[in-house]
Amino acid sequence: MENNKSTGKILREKREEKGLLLRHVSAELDIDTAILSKIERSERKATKEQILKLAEILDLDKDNLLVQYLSERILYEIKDEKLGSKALKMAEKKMKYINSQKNQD
Amino acid sequence: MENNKSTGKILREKREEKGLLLRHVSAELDIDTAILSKIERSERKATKEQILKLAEILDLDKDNLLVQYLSERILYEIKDEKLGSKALKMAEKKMKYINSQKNQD
DNA sequence: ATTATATTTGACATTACTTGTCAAGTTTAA
DNA sequence: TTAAACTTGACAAGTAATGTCAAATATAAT
Repeated sequence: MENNKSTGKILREKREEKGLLLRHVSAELDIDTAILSKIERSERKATKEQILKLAEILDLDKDNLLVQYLSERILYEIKDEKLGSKALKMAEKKMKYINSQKNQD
Repeated sequence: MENNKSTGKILREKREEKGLLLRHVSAELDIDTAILSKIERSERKATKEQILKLAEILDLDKDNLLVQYLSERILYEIKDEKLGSKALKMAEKKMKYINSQKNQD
């Protein structure tokens, strides 16, 4: 299932598909290869800016990659919480409420 | 709707209901009144430890308060993102997948 | 096997964010 | 009008995120 592939895996697969080296991509991102290596193996999180730039470099859909990335950050926030799932559901409810307020006259 | 009351509001209402002063509660938390004041007005986030202690001090249900608190942290993570809602949904899917893997034989 | 190149690892530096204190300001209510 | 409660904002301390570097390991070509 596409949903359950990590951001890192997506990045690595696409980079290799394009025949690019860590060196090439990390130079464009202006970081050490070590960090990119870690990002691709999910040992480190990328920044939002890096994700957007990576989408450009690797011809990945920006919105898709960003959603993927943000969802991982959300999960990171609750990874050790037994109530994580409930918290997620409540966050959605609150989000809906906030959005409904926004579109008020 | 109970869902859409902030953690801060819940804390303040319950504290006032009990006739406690910022001074009393912040002393038990071992922080300055200034911080508690800010937490109650959602100007600062509490720590998880503070939330658990506040639940005790104010006789609030720990799990409820924690879910409330965690959901706010999640929303904070995506507050400026136009794709926040999509990210939340994907996080839920991933969460379900993770949980289904856990209960595997 | 040997060498060259790519990637990974871990110790450590730097930076940015969080959490806190403090003192002065404002509000509330006797 | 003064005393207590609360709020505000500047700043300090602590913690976590992000980065570099050099050495170790893996990969692949000769």
